[in-house]
Amino acid sequence: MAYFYIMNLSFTEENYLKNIFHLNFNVDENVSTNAIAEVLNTKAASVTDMLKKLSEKELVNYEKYQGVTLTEIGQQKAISVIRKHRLWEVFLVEKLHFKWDEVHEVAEELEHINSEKLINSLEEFLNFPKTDPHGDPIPDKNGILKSQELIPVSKLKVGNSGLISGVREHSVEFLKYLDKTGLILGESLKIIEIINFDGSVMVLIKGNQQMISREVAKNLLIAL
Amino acid sequence: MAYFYIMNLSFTEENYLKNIFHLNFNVDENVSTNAIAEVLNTKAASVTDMLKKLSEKELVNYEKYQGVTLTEIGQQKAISVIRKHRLWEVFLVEKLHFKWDEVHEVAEELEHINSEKLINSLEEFLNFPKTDPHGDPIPDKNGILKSQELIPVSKLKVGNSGLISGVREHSVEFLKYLDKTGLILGESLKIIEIINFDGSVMVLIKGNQQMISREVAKNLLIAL
DNA sequence: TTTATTTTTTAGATTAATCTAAATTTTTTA
DNA sequence: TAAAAAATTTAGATTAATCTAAAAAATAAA
Repeated sequence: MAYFYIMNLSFTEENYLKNIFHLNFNVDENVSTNAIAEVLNTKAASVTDMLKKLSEKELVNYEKYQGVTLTEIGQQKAISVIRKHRLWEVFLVEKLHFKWDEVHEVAEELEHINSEKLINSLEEFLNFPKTDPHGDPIPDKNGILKSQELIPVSKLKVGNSGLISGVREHSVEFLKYLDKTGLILGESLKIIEIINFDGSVMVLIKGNQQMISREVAKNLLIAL
Repeated sequence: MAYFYIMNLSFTEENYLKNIFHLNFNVDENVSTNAIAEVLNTKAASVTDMLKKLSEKELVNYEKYQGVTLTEIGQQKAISVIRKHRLWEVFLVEKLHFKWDEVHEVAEELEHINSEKLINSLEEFLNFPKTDPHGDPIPDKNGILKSQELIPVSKLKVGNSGLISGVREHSVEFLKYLDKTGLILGESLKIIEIINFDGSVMVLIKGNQQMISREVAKNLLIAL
């Protein structure tokens, strides 16, 4: 295996790499077979088969029963898929007026279209966006992913304020809830009060006070 | 098989349908196994297998040794793929500044992304274009493909004139040649002289006279 | 530190799409 | 219209991705 960079991966292989990347993000444990099976909605036995194959291609470091990590090349491939996913999301929202909770599925397909020229032109067309519609950073052409430090509302103190800049949870329900209650990316938010009893938080948004649950507070990210 | 419209087709199945449609266009013969094998760059045996499968799904009318035609539903599916292909080509040329000879490959991938909302929004974003960058008509949301009558230069008489509106041959070489010699979609063209010896044609474009071979004349389409 | 539980892997099948080689049918041509 | 040529189909394999059920290893609990 010496033809790393030319190597074209299947849709499925790309999905494995991308999900291993996400599962490994900010965690230094190996990613387990079961964890992968769960996010990919498949069976552990299938995952084992694929891990062997990816290992054969030197895209993951795999040892029986020990889970995996991505190799340098595996990581590059994963980041390239994420770059495409996030750029397409920006396109869908900004140009085609999708809502931020509607983009994921389609972007899951678009992220596997392979054309350097396409993705670089798209990036230019979109004016080199730094983040996708959920506030997640877009890796650049060279695979460099610079993420701003974001803090969940649940870790802030009374009086802190900042801009709503991302989410930790990407489910449609959560995004719709945020939309409905005006907790929109880019808005500024201030902590008014923290209720000890259940950890819910009173915040100030656009001049209105609003209560959010601890669960929401944990999943809403702020740039100070 | 009663769940026609919901039925999701594989990438491969869609490609078969699309190519059968093209092979059958303006021809009333059944499409032969070999013809399909040739355009799809595969073997006749593989085509036979797939035709059986498509026939099973009632997407083609197939009888052993007699070739195929598309059923109503098969045709709808094919047209939907063509619609997507052509809309993406417009996007690539108009928004991402691809040249008309660079779009085909990428559009071959994009055409299989399945989302009604995506394609209809794209169409609106592009302002409901009538044709793709090669002058081929774009089917509407309901699969209606209204094609203007286009005539190859080789069928015109001296003195006729019209607008360059399409091509019969889509190869990169041919498109590059047209580009280089100024035979661009939308330009008006007039027949000055037809050389009996080899069928080449002297045409007037943008005030300049230019000679084109019979081969080129056969593949360049004019709207009168 | 055994035993029980959970996780992971192996073994053996299945499905979609493909292939080669051989057999069959159709078409052409002499 | 019979023989030759071309086109098409069948038979039997292969590859990628998946699955179930059983076996093996790792981890947790008694």
